[in-house]
Amino acid sequence: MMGPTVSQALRIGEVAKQVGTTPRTIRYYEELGLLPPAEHRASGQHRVYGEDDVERLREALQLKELLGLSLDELRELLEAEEARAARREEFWSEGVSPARRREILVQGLDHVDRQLELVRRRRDDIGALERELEEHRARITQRFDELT
Amino acid sequence: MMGPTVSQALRIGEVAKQVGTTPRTIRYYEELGLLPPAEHRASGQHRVYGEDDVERLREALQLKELLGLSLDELRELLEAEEARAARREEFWSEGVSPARRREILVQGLDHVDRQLELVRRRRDDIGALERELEEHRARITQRFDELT
DNA sequence: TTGCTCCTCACGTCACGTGAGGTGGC
DNA sequence: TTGCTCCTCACGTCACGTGAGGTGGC
Repeated sequence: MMGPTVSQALRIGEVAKQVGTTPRTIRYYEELGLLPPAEHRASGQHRVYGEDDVERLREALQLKELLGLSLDELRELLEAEEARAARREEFWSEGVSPARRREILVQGLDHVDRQLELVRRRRDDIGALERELEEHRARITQRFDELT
Repeated sequence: MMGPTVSQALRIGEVAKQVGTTPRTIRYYEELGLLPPAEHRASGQHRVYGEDDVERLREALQLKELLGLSLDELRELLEAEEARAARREEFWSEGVSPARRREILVQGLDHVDRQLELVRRRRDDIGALERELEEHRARITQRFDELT
């Protein structure tokens, strides 16, 4: 008998493959306190993860990769994500005043806006580089036409 | 008396500041053979650079930063740049047949197209991340409206 | 002459990679 | 039982950072 679809139990190698990294990196992040230690586990036992862990790790690694963050910067970002998760939970729990709900949403907006600013700055830098290369390409094709 | 504006002589600290890095990094790249050793210099003497060195280094560091290249990958890219510079020189020298000129241009196109592909892949990755964040933002503002 | 930047070792650090030797679950 | 992946040290590596002690040019 299977219960309702519960978060699939995954081992570290499978998690690493799914998010595009190595077991060593995941253990290292846990050691630094970047990731919560995989629960229910005595030393020497296998680490067990769920689909939600995979999603969180995937997002974190993508931000690190694309924004070129250090692990210290990544830590800040992950802590902000933690706070966000806590706010989400409070938002959906019962007996929360509309005023508090609004406050939570505003904080969520602040958070996503900060991330958007970082991402857009990168996008602009990449865009500038792309335009440079395109101009360079245009000069070459123009010279080609002049030659004909 | 000053001659015609000749490439300004710069020391390593000034170069580092202009390209946004440190003297240590420049020395390290030279040690690895990534950069040609600053010329006319006995051991213990100050390194001297020109504006063209600054430009080449700036481009290289930008590519490394924005594409997340390792120094080995950066080396390949710099070698391709070297080859490009050699082709440019041949292109503009006298007594080169139009057929050879065409060939040179085609190789230049290949080179810039390869770089463009790398840059566009990054741009797409960043773009996907940006859209994700924008959708997230939209969900928050929508919830805000529902609350009112 | 006094600062300032430069020089060359050389050890430290960050973010993992890579075995070495051993244990655990389909 | 046999593979496979997992575990924990622990040393290695890549890309520099950071003094230590000394020399060189406005």
